[in-house]
Order: sequence, then structure tokens, then C-alpha cells
Amino acid sequence: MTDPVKVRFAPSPTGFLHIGGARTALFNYLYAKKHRGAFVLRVEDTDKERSTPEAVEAILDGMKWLGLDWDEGPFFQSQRTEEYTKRLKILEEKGWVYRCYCKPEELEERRQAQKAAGQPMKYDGRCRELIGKELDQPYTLRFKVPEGVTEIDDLLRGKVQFDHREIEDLVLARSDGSPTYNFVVVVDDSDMGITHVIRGDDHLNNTPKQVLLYKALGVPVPKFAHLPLILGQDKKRLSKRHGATSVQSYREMGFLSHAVVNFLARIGWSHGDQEVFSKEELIEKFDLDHVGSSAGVFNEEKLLWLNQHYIKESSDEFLLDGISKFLDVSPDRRKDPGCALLLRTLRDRSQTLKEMAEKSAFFFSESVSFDEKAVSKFFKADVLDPFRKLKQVFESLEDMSEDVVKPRFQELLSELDLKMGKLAQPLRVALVGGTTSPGIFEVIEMLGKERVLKRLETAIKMIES
RNA sequence: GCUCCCAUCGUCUAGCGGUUAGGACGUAGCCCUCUCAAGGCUAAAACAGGGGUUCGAUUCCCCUUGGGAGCGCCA
Repeated sequence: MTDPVKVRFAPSPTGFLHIGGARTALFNYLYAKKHRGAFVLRVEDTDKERSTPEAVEAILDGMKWLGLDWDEGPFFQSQRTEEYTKRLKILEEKGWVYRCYCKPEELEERRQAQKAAGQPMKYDGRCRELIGKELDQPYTLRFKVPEGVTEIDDLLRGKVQFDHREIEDLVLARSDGSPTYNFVVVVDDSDMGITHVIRGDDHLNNTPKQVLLYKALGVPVPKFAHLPLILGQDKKRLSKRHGATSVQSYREMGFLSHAVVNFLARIGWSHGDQEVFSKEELIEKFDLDHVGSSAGVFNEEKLLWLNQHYIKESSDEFLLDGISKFLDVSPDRRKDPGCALLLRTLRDRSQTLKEMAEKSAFFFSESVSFDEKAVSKFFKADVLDPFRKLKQVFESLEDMSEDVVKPRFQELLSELDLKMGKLAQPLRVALVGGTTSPGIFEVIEMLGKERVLKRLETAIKMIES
């Protein structure tokens, strides 16, 4: 009988939910679901300066949108100060901490000097000498890192050793008494019973410090799995410089949440040749064994492809809702029988909901917005006669379905000795305003007789004047 | 600078000693075609380099090179 799995995602609320953070959250979520364990959400807001309630909201929103439901929390570190104080006292009693009176500027100065001298940049531990003597000055509480080596057995990296000489006496409590990250993480993960710490590779170097703290506290050390990072096109760590990096920005660009989830899952993880996974499949097939160890570049082209894939599978209802966020869709129009056809034809032509909205503007708005170039190229005098004849044809028809219109259209073509493109393109401009659209007969059918005639008339008038 | 991590097509990756090194995105060409897509078919495209180990290395070990991350009274 193995212990139940308990994992956590612990973002700091200093901005939107980042793509990289979302991936970390996803892997934790999948691991929890896969092992029927619990997924804890914890907000690391010990930095009072940079944490904001807006950011907390944004992160929770992003998580919900992606469907990464948590089982416990959100817990806030800002509300757990007594716990930290308590643990700090324990460490003090055990003799693991000492007061450091060095000023931030001095420390920074020394670090620069060390860097220049080619030395590792680390605190030299000089205040250890002061143990016993209490000065009347502000101080931080530092952890007394013992000599030796700490080996961590990472689930993804294997055994990694860290010589304690590389680890400085880290600050556990600031001069204002507030606890710092490495300390609170250990207290929280321990208190919350976290069994597996799955987080970004960037924390690998923090791990030995934390392991030392677990041991000093005399509490069990969880298992660790450090995920490869997500990089930008330039292979640098994904950051604002790379443009859209927040989950909400993808939402705003018209991506489906599951496309983002599927895409994120496939950076660093694989299951044979499979590319498309439903959420259930992800949970069923996810495992740490197939998580790679090299960082992956965020490839938006592939995300777009996946997004279109899911758009193609989406229901009319869902798509209409999605489009409505980018376009004014009247309830009336929404009930238009042409909607289904519009959506059917646009699914193959849209990579995002936003793109789909733009492409369906001709259908949802009353007037056509014309592309100038298209108008000047196709609205010429020589189409006047064909347009008028076409109008007569349309007027004579009741049913505007492709089956009915197409033969009549072709009849007219041969009567006028015109090629398909010669009439279809000008007509396309008349009906949708530009040179690209779904098939011309599909456009005619979805618009219906009334609107087709109206738009054709408008075009004729434009050419005449 | 120091420490740690990483290394298969441009990108995401499969591979877990013996393969014609597979798939996907993207790219190119062809087909389809009223435009644009979608779709179908085809093509180009990779084991960073050097040493070992082994009958045999993409696969295991070492070095080099390259890339990444971390070195805060941020998290």
C-alpha cells in the first residue's frame, strides 16, 4: 500500500497565469488525477510588495478556464504566519539559525567582488562568529548550513549531488521578521502533506536548501520531479519579451482551452506518436516516465494547428458562443438557418475563434464592408450585364440551396460564355465584400434570397455610379 | 565567474545496444478547385564533435562544444 499522492501548484501572484506555470499546474493536476490523489493550490504571496489581489484572481481564472480544478485551497501563505513563526522557533531552539547583521548593500557589494574574483557568489557566513553576542541592530535570521553533501533523487533527473560548500547560509526571516520563500515552502509542503513536488527545473538548485530544512525540522522529505522549462523561439526562457505568455492572452486570441491544455501537455511529455488527447486520455496516459528532460520551445504554429483541430470538433452552439466574444451577434441572426452552414464552412478556414469571427462578419452584420482593392478589381462595367441577369435568375428562385442554384448559375455561365471564376469572384465581392470566402454557392445558400438580392443590387448600383 | 541541468529533422518528439532512425507541426511539389481553406498523395529535413565499453552504438561512460537555469532580506 503506497501513500496517497498529494501534489500542489504554488504560484506567486505577481502577474497573470504564465504559460510555463500553467504547464506545471497541468502536470501536477494530471499526476494527481492519474493516481487518484489530491491537487492543492497554494498562493505564495509572502512578497507583500509584488503580490496583488488582481493577480490572484487572474491566476484562479486561468486555472478554471483550463479546467485545472484543485481539490484543496487556495491556501494563502500570508495567512499562515503563525505556522512559520512556530517552525522558526523550533529551528532556533535546535540551534539551526543565527542572526546576521549585514546590510543588504554590503552583501551586494561582496557578491559583486566575488563574481569579479571568479568566486562563487555566496554569503561568507561571517555573522556566525557573532553567535551569542546580540547587537542592537536590525538582523535577518540565517540558516546554518552544515558541512557535507546533499543528494537528491529526482524522479526525472536521477541522483543529483550538491556540495554544501556551494550553498550559502540562506536567510529564513527578513529583518522585518517575515519568512522567506525557501523556508515557507518547506513548512507548507510539510504541513500540507505534499508527497510529490513537481515544479520547474529552475527550482532544482533550491532543492538541496529545502532538503536541508526538512531535515533540520525533522520532517519527511517529499519526492521531487523537476520539469524541463518552456523556452521561446530564441531558446531563452519564456518571458514577456516573447509576446503572449499569459494564459489569458491565448484565450483572448481565440484559442480553446483544451487546445492549450493538449499543446502544453505535449511539451516535455509524449505518449508514442499520439498528438491529440482528450482530457480523459491525458489523465489515463500521463506518467512521469515519459516526461523528457530537455527544455522545449513553445511552437505557436503547432498550437494553431491543434486549435483548429478542436474547432473542427466543436458544436455550433460552442462556436457561436465563442464568436460572440469577438463580434456582435444578434439573437435573431443566431437563430438564422444559415448559421449551421456558415459554421460548417468556416471550421475548415479558421485557426482561432477570433479568425472565425472575422470571417463570419459578412454573415452577422447587415451591411457588407467592402475591401477597396477587391472592389476596384472586380466591380467593372463588364460585370454589369451578368450581374443583372444573375439577379433575374435569383429572383426566379425560391430555394437558394446549392443544388438548385448551381445548375442555373452554370446555365447562365454558358449562355454568357463566361468561365466560373469570371462571375464567381465579382459575385463573391458583392456578397461578402472581399475575395476570399467559403464556396460561392454555400455563401448564397447561407445568406438566403433576400440578402443575396439586396447585396447584388447594391453592387450593381456601385458599378453604375 | 561559480554550481547544477540538458543535447535525435527548423520546432514538438518516438527510440530505452542490432530500425530503411518513426510520427506530428511547419516547409516544398502535385491532386482537388469559383477564391481562401480543408483534405489526399509525395518530397526535402536529425542522431553536435571526439574518445572509450561492446561482436555491434542514436541508445551506456568520459571529455569537448553548444544551449538552459540558478547563484537576493523575489518566488
